Amino acid sequence: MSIQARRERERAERERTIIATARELAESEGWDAVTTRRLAAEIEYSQPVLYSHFKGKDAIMAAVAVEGFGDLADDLTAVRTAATDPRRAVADVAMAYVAFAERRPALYDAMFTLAVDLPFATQDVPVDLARGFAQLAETLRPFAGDNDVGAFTETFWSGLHGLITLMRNGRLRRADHERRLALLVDRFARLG
Amino acid sequence: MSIQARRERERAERERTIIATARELAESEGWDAVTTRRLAAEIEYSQPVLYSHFKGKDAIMAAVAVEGFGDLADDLTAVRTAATDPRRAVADVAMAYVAFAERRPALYDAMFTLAVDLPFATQDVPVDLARGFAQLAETLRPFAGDNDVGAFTETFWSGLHGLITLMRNGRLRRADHERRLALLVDRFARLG
DNA sequence: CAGCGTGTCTAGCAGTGCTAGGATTCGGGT
DNA sequence: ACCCGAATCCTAGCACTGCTAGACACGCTG
Repeated sequence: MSIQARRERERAERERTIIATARELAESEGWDAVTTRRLAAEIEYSQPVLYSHFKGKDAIMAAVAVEGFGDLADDLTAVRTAATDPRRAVADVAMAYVAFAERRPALYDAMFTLAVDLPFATQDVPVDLARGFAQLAETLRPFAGDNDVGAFTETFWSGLHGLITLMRNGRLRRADHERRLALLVDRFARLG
Repeated sequence: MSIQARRERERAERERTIIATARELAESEGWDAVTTRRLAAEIEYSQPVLYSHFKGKDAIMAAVAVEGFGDLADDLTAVRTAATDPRRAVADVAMAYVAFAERRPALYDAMFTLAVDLPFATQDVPVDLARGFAQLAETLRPFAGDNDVGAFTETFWSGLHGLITLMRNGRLRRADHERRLALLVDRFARLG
């Protein structure tokens, strides 16, 4: 029994290594650099080993995205609980969200623009995502008014996501970034 | 002289064929189906011909995106000039924008999520893009208040773009789409 | 100690974007 | 009318991608 347990333990550790290596590679050189050959060489195994852990490259990216959901939720939680004034909380959470996306562009892409299918089909993935979303929702709740808190939060979230993606692709001038962010916060963090 | 003119004319026509074919292929089967081999077969030429017209596949996608900018600007112009009430104009323009993105997902992707570098480096491309943006800006101007109209418009635009991309990738439930859209319009199309 | 499974690697497939080089066709000068 | 030069186009191939079949070797079980 214990020998099989050791094997499963080693296997689980290797899986974590794969995810961590893929993430580091993506964050330092972009997702284009994360090829199955490169990743296999980095973990010092052959390519087919990757496929014994994951269904394919998309599944690896999805696993990395899951890690990202956890990190983002942690960031938002820390910022929200530190803020006192409700309006200031919205601004701080928005800044933290944007900062996360700018600090880890590749990770953010895996979470929200790439890897469409996998992370949302399973059950345990939305857990960390929901945790992050809940932080946003709690921050915005005081300002939702008659609106459904979920829809209100989703709309605000879309604004953040749009600002980030359009700016990253050069569709928005980087100069006015803070002004736009403040403007978005002002539109949602008000009463009535 | 006239013989050379004919050649240039034929060459220009072939270039338009390439762009049109790439667009049709992308809209009907997605950008993954638009390979250089497939595209070359479709226009009944060999692959290298494509590279005598465009620097690479990205340049072809950029050319398709340029067409899209024109179409989108036309749509927005038509809707805006038809509306009378300013607030209703914002709602109509927002709906037209979202409808465009939903009707031509591949085209919208080429315009705003893929093909990063090329379309914004040149000079003539932002013309059609600016035309569409100007329609948005004029629609929102009555509600900008003290804010810079450009930044105000960009922020609203980001909201639309975020709603579209997050929903397309399954991050937002499709059910609440109209509610979120109305909520976004309500946040921006108000005085004070 | 023999034999069976499990796990891993080598080698290869089909496909991608892109390009070098040769063949073919066509226009212009004598 | 001829032939040469040049422009145009295609065949063939490179380096790379994600992914997989089959051979190989190791280690546990009887």
